[in-house]
Amino acid sequence: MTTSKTPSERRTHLVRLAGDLFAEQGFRATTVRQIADAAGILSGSLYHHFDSKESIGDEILSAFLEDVLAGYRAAVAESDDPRAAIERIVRSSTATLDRHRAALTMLQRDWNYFSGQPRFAYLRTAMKEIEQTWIDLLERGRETGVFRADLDARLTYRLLRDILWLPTSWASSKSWTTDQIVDGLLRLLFDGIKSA
Amino acid sequence: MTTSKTPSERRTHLVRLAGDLFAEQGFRATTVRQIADAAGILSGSLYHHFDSKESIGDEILSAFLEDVLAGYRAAVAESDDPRAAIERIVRSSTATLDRHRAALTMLQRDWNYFSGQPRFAYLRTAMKEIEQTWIDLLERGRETGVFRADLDARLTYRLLRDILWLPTSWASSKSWTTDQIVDGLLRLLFDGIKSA
DNA sequence: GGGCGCCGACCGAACGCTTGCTTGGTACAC
DNA sequence: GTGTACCAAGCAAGCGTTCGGTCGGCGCCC
Repeated sequence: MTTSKTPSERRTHLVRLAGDLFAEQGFRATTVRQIADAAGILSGSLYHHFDSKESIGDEILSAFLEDVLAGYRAAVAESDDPRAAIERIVRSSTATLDRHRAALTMLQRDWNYFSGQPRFAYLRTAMKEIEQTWIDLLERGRETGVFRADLDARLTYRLLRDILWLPTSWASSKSWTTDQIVDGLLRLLFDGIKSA
Repeated sequence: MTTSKTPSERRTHLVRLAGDLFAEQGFRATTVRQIADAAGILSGSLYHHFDSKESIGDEILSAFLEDVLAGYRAAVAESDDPRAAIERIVRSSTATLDRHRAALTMLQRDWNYFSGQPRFAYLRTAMKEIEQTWIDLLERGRETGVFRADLDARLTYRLLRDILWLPTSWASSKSWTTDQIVDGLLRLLFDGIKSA
């Protein structure tokens, strides 16, 4: 019953509590007092562990992007053809997004807020790498005849990336398992993309 | 150069100015002072035209939902088969969403805020009608063999509705015309849905 | 092994600022 | 001289953040 009393692991616990709130309400819509309430302390006491609310967001966002970029790089490196790479990306992304629900909600709802600040410049950098990966794969697949010749890589990328990020925000609605969603997604995806 | 001085049409102008800001930033993230600045007046003067910030949001949201529901009803009533109805819905929706960018951003970013208030109960009602329309069409299409037999109507609806609402939030990025987007969308859609 | 000093974790109370909204007044129109 | 459209000023509430102080527990010294 007694909770762990690890020294600076309590900080991690606070980040997770904050993340739960961010995932439900977004970053700006969540107040430090709500976070403190969830932890059972006063809002001012949060600043013993973090120097600002933004630092909490920073920790969540950067961890997420490292994770997702690692997945993308592995998918590209360890796949032979574009179609296999895309399937790998979709499957790894779905798992990653599930572990970082808070980060995704923050990117969707508070992108304007974060992307403007120099501190979060790495957001734009990471998004550019993601975009470039998709476009490379789609164009490579088009050139080798795996995908339709009239495919607009940039338009398709925007659709796919956002589509991939949609189901995560459906909360834990329990209606479908992650596997169900990703299978339905892949089905909707490839049967519309491949040439034959 | 002199602007129109119509009596209570100035109110409509204010709603549009507010809508532009809501479309960019969302409802909660937009302040009444920003709206007033855009109109060239002081924030307090807004309350000569509206009794609250929420009233402005109400006007925008209810107008949008009336418009979109009318489109759905017409599409269903004037189409013979489910596939034609869906195509009509997609095309009419795209046009409607383009006219109501602000409402869509508000629903996406501030859904939690609005859906909790009794005043905006009509939001849930309208969403339910939209959902039922989609599910009826998808299941009817599945029964008549137009769509795959293993189609999960509810899951497909959630995907499609959100996908349909995505491109509107891509701001006026000018990269693609509305027609380009809707064609790409329909292509991605039917080639993944139809049985053959 | 009993007292000492320190330190992390937290409280209580406030700070400065922004939020949506109110109030009292004024200038101009018809 | 009544009404519309606005200004100037300000309110209470809420925001993120700061700061002095408290308290229990650990190491250390004699």
